[in-house]
Amino acid sequence: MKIEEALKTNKFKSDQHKAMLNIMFTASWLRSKVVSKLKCYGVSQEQYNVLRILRGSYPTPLCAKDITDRMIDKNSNTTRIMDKLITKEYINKWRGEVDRREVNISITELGLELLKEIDQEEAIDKPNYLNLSDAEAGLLSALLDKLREKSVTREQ
Amino acid sequence: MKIEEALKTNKFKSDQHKAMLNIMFTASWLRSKVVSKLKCYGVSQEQYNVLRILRGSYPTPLCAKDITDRMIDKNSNTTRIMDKLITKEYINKWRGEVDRREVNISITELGLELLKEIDQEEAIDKPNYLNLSDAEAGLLSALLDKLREKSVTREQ
DNA sequence: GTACAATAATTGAGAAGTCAGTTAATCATT
DNA sequence: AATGATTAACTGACTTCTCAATTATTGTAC
Repeated sequence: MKIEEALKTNKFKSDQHKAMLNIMFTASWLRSKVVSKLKCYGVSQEQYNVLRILRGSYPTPLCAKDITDRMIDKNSNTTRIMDKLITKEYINKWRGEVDRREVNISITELGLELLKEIDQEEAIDKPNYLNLSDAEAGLLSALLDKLREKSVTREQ
Repeated sequence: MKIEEALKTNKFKSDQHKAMLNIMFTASWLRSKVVSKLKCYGVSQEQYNVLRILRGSYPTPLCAKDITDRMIDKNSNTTRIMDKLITKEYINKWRGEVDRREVNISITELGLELLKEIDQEEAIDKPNYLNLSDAEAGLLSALLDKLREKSVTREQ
C-alpha cells in the first residue's frame, strides 16, 4: 500500500514532506509489528531494545548513560525501563565502583534466554522481515543518514 | 551523523535490520524536531496532524473514523485527541444526521488561524526541512512503500 | 419486524512517557 | 582543599497511550 493510500491523501506540500510523513508512518507500522511479536513475551519494544544492547556488550556491563546513547529513542526514561527489567529479573544493576554516580547494568542469564527464544521465533518468520533487497536496504539507510545531515539552523 | 554513530554500534543482523533501526531512529529524530517546533503553540504532533487533516477537507467535516484513517499513527485514540482540540476550540463536533453513530468534526476559524501561524514560521525555517533533493525524497518514499509490501505471513 | 452481527465512538483502568527539578558524585579552577 | 560547574541517575507530578469492554446505532438474514 502506497503512502497516498495509507494516509488517504494526495496533498503533500513537497516531496520532502511526503517522505517525512512516509518515514513516520512506516516507523509506526514497523513498531506495531514488533510490539505484536513481543506481546506474548511480555516485554515492550523499548525493553527489548535495551536487552539487545546489553547482550551486545555482554559480559561487560554498561552504565545507564551508555544505554541511552545506544537507544533508538533518546528521550526514553532509561531509569524506568530498567526498573521494569529488574523486576522481571532480565537485568542486574549495581553502583559503579570507579565513578560512584554511575550504575552498572548487565543482562542476566534469564534475559539472555528470553532473547534466544525471540531470536528463534524471528528465524522462522524471516521472510516477513522487510520487502527489500540488501542493496535497497543499504540505499534506504544511506538516504536516511543524508536526510539528517546539516540540520543546524538558527534554533540550533 | 550516520546510524552507526547515532546508535553507537556496528552490529546489525542484516542490511534490512539496519534499515529498520534507521527508520525508527529517524522517525524519533523527526518527531522531536516537530514537537519542539509546535511546543510554543501548545499542540502535540498528533493534534497538529489532525488539524491539518481537517483543513484538507475544509469546509466539509469528517467523522472520527475518516480522521483515524488519515492519521500517521492508526493506533491513536482519536476521541481523546478530539477532546483536547475541542477544549482549545480548534475544532467543532456534532452528531451525524445521516448515521447517528458518527460524529461530524470540523476545524474552526481559530484552528485555521493557528495553522496559518505555524505555516508562516515553517516558511521561514524552510531550509532546515530535510536534507534531500526532490529526487532523493521521491526515491526514499518509493523504498518505504516497497518495504511495506507483501507483509502477509502466517500470522494474519 | 425481530434477532444477531457489524460498526462508530466512547470510557475506565492501568501502563508508559514526559519534563522539570533534585540528589549525589566528580571535575575544573583557583 | 574549597568553590562552583558539570554530569549521572533518580523522582514526582502530570500527561498521554493502550487496550479491552461498553453503548448506541445501523446493517443483514430470516
